[in-house]
Amino acid sequence: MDVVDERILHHLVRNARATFADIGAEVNLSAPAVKRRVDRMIADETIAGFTTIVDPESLGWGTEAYVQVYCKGTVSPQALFNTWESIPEVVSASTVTGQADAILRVRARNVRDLERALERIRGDDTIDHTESIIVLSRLIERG
Amino acid sequence: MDVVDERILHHLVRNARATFADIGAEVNLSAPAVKRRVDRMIADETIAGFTTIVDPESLGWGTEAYVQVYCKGTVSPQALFNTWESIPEVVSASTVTGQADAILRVRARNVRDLERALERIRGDDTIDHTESIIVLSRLIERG
DNA sequence: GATGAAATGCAGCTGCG
DNA sequence: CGCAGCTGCATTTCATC
Repeated sequence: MDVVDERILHHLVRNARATFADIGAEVNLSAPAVKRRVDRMIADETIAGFTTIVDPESLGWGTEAYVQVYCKGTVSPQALFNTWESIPEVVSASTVTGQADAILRVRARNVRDLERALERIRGDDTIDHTESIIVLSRLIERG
Repeated sequence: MDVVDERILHHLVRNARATFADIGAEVNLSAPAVKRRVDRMIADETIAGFTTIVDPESLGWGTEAYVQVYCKGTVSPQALFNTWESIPEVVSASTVTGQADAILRVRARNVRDLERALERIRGDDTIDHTESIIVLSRLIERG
């Protein structure tokens, strides 16, 4: 990982379908050299993958919320993971400091769908209660 | 937007660098047909772009936090956007329902860096105070 | 309107220096 | 790492349904 790798990453983050030749032109390297560095970063798991940014509204997923989860007694992160990984509406989940034990980001088609997802999120009986914060408008969205 | 477009999107989300021929093989379409549909979805802004998933740890960005922002009186989302868009640590920002006015997701190199970012986030004088929730471990992270 | 087939140009990939 | 060559994809054009 040097400064050239970082510049290559920067270009790939802006456009994952950029050609190695184009990236090479911007970092003063040949296409094969860029490919070898990218391959190494994939092997390193510095690059976790290439994905497409889809507008959720266009697919009818217009409702988003942050859900703070409060548990009873001791919490096993693994148990929480097992409960939530199968719920497609759960976009991200993290254990956190503070009063809550975890924060989830949830994306649903509508408020009804969100409600159903919340019921599944509360499925584990170690969960005491949840607190939902619905997103009104996205101001910034990066990476 | 039909079911074929959705299947193409699904493959592009899994791998943004997949070839049109490969995608076509999975949805029973020729490479040009896939390309035309993808081009249309880009024009539609259904596809907002292609990006690379980088492991933040590998680049030394190991600290993450959710920041709830509480404002004084009336809030202008545009003013908040103007204040935060230039802060690279701010990964996402949304106005929300509930007691707080906005929630930000912040990624920093370390706790010192996070503190500096928080000072900049509180830069707008319409902001009353902030409440930070530091992420302990990421359990789930999807698209 | 959408598609598939063919042709061209360009990108990816590998071996060698 | 760059260069050269071969393979294979992207892209355009054209004809068809």
